[in-house]
Amino acid sequence: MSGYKDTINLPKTDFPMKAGLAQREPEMLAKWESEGLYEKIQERRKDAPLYLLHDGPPFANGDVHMGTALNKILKDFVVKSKTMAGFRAPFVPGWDCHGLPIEFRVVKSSAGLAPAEVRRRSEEYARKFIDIQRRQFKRLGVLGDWENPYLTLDPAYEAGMIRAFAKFVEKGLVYRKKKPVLWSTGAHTALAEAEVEYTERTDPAIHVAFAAASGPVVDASFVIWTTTPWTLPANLAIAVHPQEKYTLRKVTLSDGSTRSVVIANALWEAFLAETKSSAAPAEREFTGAELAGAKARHPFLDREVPVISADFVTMEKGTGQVHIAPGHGADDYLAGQANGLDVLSPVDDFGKFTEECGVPELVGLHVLDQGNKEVLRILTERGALLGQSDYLHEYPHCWRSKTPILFRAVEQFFIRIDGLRETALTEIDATQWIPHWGRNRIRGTVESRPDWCISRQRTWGVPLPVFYTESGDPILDPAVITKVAEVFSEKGTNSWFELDDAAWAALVGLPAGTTRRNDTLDVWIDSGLSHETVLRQRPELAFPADLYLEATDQHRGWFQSSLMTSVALNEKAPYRTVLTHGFVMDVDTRKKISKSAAGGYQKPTDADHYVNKYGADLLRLWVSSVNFTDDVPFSEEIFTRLSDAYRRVRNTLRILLANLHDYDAENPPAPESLTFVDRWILARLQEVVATCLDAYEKLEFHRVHHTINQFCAVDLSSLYVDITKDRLYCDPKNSARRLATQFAMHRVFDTLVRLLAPILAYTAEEAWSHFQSGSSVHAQDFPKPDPAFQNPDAIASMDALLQIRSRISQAIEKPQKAGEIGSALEAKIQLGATPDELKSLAPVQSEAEELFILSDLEVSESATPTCEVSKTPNARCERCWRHRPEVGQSAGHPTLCARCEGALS
RNA sequence: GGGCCUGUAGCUCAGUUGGUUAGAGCAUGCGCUUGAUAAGCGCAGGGUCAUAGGUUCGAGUCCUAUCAGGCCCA
Repeated sequence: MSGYKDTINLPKTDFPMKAGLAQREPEMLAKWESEGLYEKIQERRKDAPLYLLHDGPPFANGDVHMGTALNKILKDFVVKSKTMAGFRAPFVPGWDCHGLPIEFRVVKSSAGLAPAEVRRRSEEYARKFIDIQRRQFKRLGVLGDWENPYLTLDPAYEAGMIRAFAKFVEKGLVYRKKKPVLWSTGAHTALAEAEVEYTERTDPAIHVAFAAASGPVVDASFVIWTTTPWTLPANLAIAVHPQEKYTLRKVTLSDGSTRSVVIANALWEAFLAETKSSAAPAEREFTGAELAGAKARHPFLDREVPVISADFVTMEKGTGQVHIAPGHGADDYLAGQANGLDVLSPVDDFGKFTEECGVPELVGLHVLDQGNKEVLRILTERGALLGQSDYLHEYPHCWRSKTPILFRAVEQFFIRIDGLRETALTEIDATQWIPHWGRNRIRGTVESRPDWCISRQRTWGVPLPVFYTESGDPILDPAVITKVAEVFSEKGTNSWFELDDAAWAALVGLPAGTTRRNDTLDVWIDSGLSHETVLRQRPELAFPADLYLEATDQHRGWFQSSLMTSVALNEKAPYRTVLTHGFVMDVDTRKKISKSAAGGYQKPTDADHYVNKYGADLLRLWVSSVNFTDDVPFSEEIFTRLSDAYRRVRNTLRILLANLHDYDAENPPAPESLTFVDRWILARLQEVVATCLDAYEKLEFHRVHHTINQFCAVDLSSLYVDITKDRLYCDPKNSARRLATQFAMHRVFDTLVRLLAPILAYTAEEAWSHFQSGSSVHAQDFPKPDPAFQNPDAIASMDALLQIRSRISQAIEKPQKAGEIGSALEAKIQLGATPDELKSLAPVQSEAEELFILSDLEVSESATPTCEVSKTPNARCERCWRHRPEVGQSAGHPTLCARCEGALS
């Protein structure tokens, strides 16, 4: 059209509008790796004060899913922002390698393996997923010492655990005791909940009378209901609910006999129906609390058992009186502990009664088979069986041998918590919890937690380093345990399974005849000791850590196991601050996104899926956008929205960069040449810097996100960049106004990219490479608020001016919609400004037209705010498109305004 | 059932010690621009602040209950 287009200074940049993150990010990642960015940064900060985030080890199983991604990205925000804030912030990632899920997978794929082979394959499996997860974490842009992570299967780590265990023993914290576990009689092993499958099974459901021996009930029987008759030899109590009511009535049983029994009021009807009996009116009523303390006679053993109260007794089934066998049930066990009962478990590894059951006829019978039948026979013989029926229910079975599970007490090792609790609580109070209610939450768990059961009858774990004398007593000797640690650090823990008892006895200097068992340590001991085995061992790290950062479920998990072991070893918490985040929730279903198909969750949950679709920076943007202390919302719509937000930020960076293509940062303009909008945007920038630095410091990343988003969308894109287009494009190339604006944009870009770097790790780096090639933005420092540019007056004035601008925009709508004018540049604006508004306009008098992006503005004083719009009579300057009165007056350039004509020379 | 939390426009978030018509960005609709163009600008609509009570002159903001959701226990 015109020849003047070539005379304006249009923006120019190679920074592409389209991100293409899925392609570009891996290229940048490769560059970071080949240049050794992490090592470079650590070297550069080697004398800086330390800020230590200690990585909680994820389980080395499966792909990185959105929840794991959330956690690691948050950690990377911390590490990158602390680094840029001037700290040395090393990040040593870790993996939790032992444990059931892996062993489960290995054993499932081929049964009947020897322990050493299970362990070899488990390690292989763990290492495979460490590699997979490492690649996926790196792809998320997480920077760290990925080539030297800590692994709980590392012999040095394992040896460190054993040494710590020796200290626990030395301090008298370890003891052995019987406790019920899920026992597979088919596989002769304890199982974990995850190895149990529930299938239907029919059992005899029976009502059993226990004759009252002492207490408020006289000449009558308590009645219990159970579907496991075989547990009756182990019965040590009857539990009632303290608040429920019970009545004593005389009943006539189906065989015509009569007797007096106690049943909970709520269950009388059910009892009569199930035993096909009838009852006389109530003789007496008791509360459960009144019954507690009474004694009853065991139906076939020479034993008096107490009536105890327990809150878990329900009125849904049975009689309101629960048969308690502490060796055969979790509730029973706890009730037994609370009431000082023994743990009786007269059943062997194969599920057969032992002599301990006290009934010679039962010994050697399989409990679920002949055992049940024989118990029923004895009960009938003693007249204690009031009713019997077949009961179909879901019953736990061993996933491997398909046999029904027994609850059976076996010897377990425990850590005494009472020795640690008080210090642990003091240390909880000394720790900063974010959000603050985390303190209450962990206090609650520590206050109420029972002793820590640390032994597992599993193969894939660190061996419990305990030997047994010939007579079967455990040898808890720190010196011996320390010798085990030495062997482990040399030969690895497989040696525990590969060498025989005699060889081990010789190795640690114990007499021949000493034996071992194949117990392993609870995996929470593994990860819970990382402060000892990692923080205290690696030279670049230190104890305690500044920060632990995990999901809220870790209040009972890693935060607590770490606290307890550290209190035991150091009498001190291993962290100064603990930050927790919520879980990833599907916005559409309001449900936790779950990896397991069992939850019925259909959408992809692997982070890789979204990384490939949207780019890692979008995931990072997502993490930064939410208040992670609550549950974190997630949906495709959120990602669509974020893509828009991303494009806005990217395009803002792009236009700044493009407008700086001919700017020489070495020769900045004099400060006096800054115009009002320049001073305003730089003042706003200082506010943004202050807010973002504060937010980073407080680990409130979503405040950074929303602040920058707002700044880009409103202050920059819709205001500053729009307003200054005219001067940048049309003013003479080296005019003071143009240079002043470039100076401001240079400052803004430099600052903005640094502030964004911890969040948009890739995009910030890409933008930076177009700004200052040869360096990484991640090796830079954060900007500091510059007092020279703080300017509350400019910000207040701008706020007032934006009100006027809004009035003008509204006024223009009408003639625009009517087709009377097109662009706002075609309008003539007659603004009636109040005296206050005139004051706001005063400092920008000559800039007002530019500020409002108008061609023709007339301001007059008015009592009320007004705004008249008409079509301007001025002709349009062909170069700058503004309508100016002087267009047409020049002989040389009749289609230009004065400014543009001047710009040409 | 218990402990600890959460519930503000379609989405993500603000709402300071309770105080005027509850804000922002994005999305939506309409218009402008075509010199940030698979971009940019303007205007508009949209919330009985989960629900029900209560305290108060006044509550999104304090209290109680209910509902929904989460984590950890049982």
